[in-house]
Amino acid sequence: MKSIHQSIYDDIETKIMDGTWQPGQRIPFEHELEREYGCSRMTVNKALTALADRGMILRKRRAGSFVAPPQIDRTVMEIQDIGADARTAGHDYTFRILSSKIERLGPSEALKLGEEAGKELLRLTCLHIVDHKPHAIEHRVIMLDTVPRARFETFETKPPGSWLLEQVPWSEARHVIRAVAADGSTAKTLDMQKGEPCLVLSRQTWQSGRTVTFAEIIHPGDRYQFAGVFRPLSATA
Amino acid sequence: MKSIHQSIYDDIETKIMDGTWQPGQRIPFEHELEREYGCSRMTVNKALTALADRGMILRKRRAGSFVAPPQIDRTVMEIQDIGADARTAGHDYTFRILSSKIERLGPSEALKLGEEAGKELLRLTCLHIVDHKPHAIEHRVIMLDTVPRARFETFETKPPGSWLLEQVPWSEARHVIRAVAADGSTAKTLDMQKGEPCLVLSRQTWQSGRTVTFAEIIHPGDRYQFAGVFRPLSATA
DNA sequence: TAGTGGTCTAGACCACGGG
DNA sequence: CCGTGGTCTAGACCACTAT
Repeated sequence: MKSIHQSIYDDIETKIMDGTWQPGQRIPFEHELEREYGCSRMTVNKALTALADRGMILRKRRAGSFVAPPQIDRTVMEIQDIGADARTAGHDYTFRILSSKIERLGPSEALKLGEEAGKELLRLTCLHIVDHKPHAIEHRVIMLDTVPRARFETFETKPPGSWLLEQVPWSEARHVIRAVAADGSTAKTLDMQKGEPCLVLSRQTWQSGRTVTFAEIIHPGDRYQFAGVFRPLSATA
Repeated sequence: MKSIHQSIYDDIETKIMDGTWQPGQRIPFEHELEREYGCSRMTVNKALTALADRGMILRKRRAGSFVAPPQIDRTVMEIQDIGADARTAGHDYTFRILSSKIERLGPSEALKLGEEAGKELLRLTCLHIVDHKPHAIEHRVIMLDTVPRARFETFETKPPGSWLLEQVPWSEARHVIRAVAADGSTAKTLDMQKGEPCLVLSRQTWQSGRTVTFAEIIHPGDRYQFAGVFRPLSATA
C-alpha cells in the first residue's frame, strides 16, 4: 500500500511527464489537493516539497505552484544543448540541417535501441557551427510514435536537440562518451585531418519507458570538452 | 534566519563531512534531537528524511539512523572506480604505482586547482591494467592538508582512487572529459601508436570547499568509454 | 515485545509578494 | 491587503525489527 504523499507525488509526476499539465501551468493549490485526497495539508505539502526539490515544479507564495519549464539548469544539461552552451560562453552559434528523412526502424538498429523494428522514425543530420567554424556533427533519430509532432517540424529556427528539450519531458537518459579517430567524411565536414581524435557523445532518452530520441554527436577533440559538476545523488526511489 | 530543520540538516551534514561521525556510526535518535533542538519530532524527521533522501544516512526501524557508508552505488560512481568497474564487467584487474612523491603546490598548478601555492601534496602516477593490457594512466594529486592520512599510505593493495573513495567523503566533484592525441610516452605506456585518440577524464573533488584530489585519467580511445544513466536532478539548495 | 522510524492530523503563526 | 506557501506543534497510530 502506497502512502498518501507518495500517491500525490506520483499522480502529479505522471501528469507533468505525459503532458497533461504543460510547463508554466499552475497546478492545484495545496488546499485543493487536501480536499481532493481527503488528507491534511501537511501531507500534500510533503509531496509538493519533494516535487519542488527535484525541480519538477516551482512554488511561489501567493501565486501557487507551477509546472517547471522543461529541464533547464540541471546538471546533466551541461552536456545537452550545444547552442545554449555556446551562447552562454559568449560565442556565435548557428546550425544547418544536412539531411532529413522519415524511415522505418531496421532490425540491427532496433536491437541497439531496444525498440521494435518497423517503427517510424525521423533521421536527421545536423551540423553545429560556433564562431563560423564547424563544431559538431549530430546524427539523430527521433521516434515518431513517441514524438508525433516531430513529423511536421522543419527545424529551421531551432536545432533538433533544443526543440526536443522544449517539447518533450524526459525521465531518463543514457550517455556514452568515447574517443575515436575521425573518418574521411567526418574529417572533411568538421574541417580536420583524417585520424585526428574526436569526442563522441551518444545519448538515448526515454519517456516512461519509450525511446524519445537517440543522438550521436561528434566533436573535434581539440575544439570541445564535456564538463559537469556533480554532487552525490540521492537514490531516487 | 535559518529554519530549524535546515539547521539540523546542516549540523549533521557537517559532522558527517568532517569525519566527526564516522560511516556506520549511529546518530542520535529522533527523540534525542527533538530535546536537543527543543523542537517537535516532525521537524527533526524532516531533516533526517532529507539526509536519507540524499544518501547521507541510512534509517532502520527499531535500530536508529546511521551514517551511510562512503558514496558507493551512486550514478556518478560509474565513472569513478576503474578497478571495480572492470571487475564488475568480469575482467581481470591489477594496477602499478609508477611514481610517488611529496611536493609543494607550484603557482601555475595552484591557479588551475584554485588553491594556495605552497601547500603540500602527494603526486602519484598509476597504471591500470585490465586483462593484462594497459587500460589507463592516472596522474593524481592528493592534497595532504585535506587528507593527511595519505602521507603514509603506500597504495600497495588499493589504487589511490579506490582508497580515496573509501576514506574521504566528498560533497562535490567537477569532471572534464576530452579527446586528445596520444603523445610519445603516453602511447608507449599504453601500448598504442603516437597520435591515436585517447579519452581523458579530469576530475577535481572537494570536501566542504577544500580540494581533496585532482586526477587526470588517460584511456586508449579504442579500449574504453564512459557510460552513465542520468535522471533529472533536483536543484539541491 | 518494546522502541524505532513512517506516516498522518488538525490545527497554528508567519513571511512573502501579487493584485 | 490577503491568500499562498513555509514552517512548526503536540499529539496519534502503525509497521517493522532487533532483541
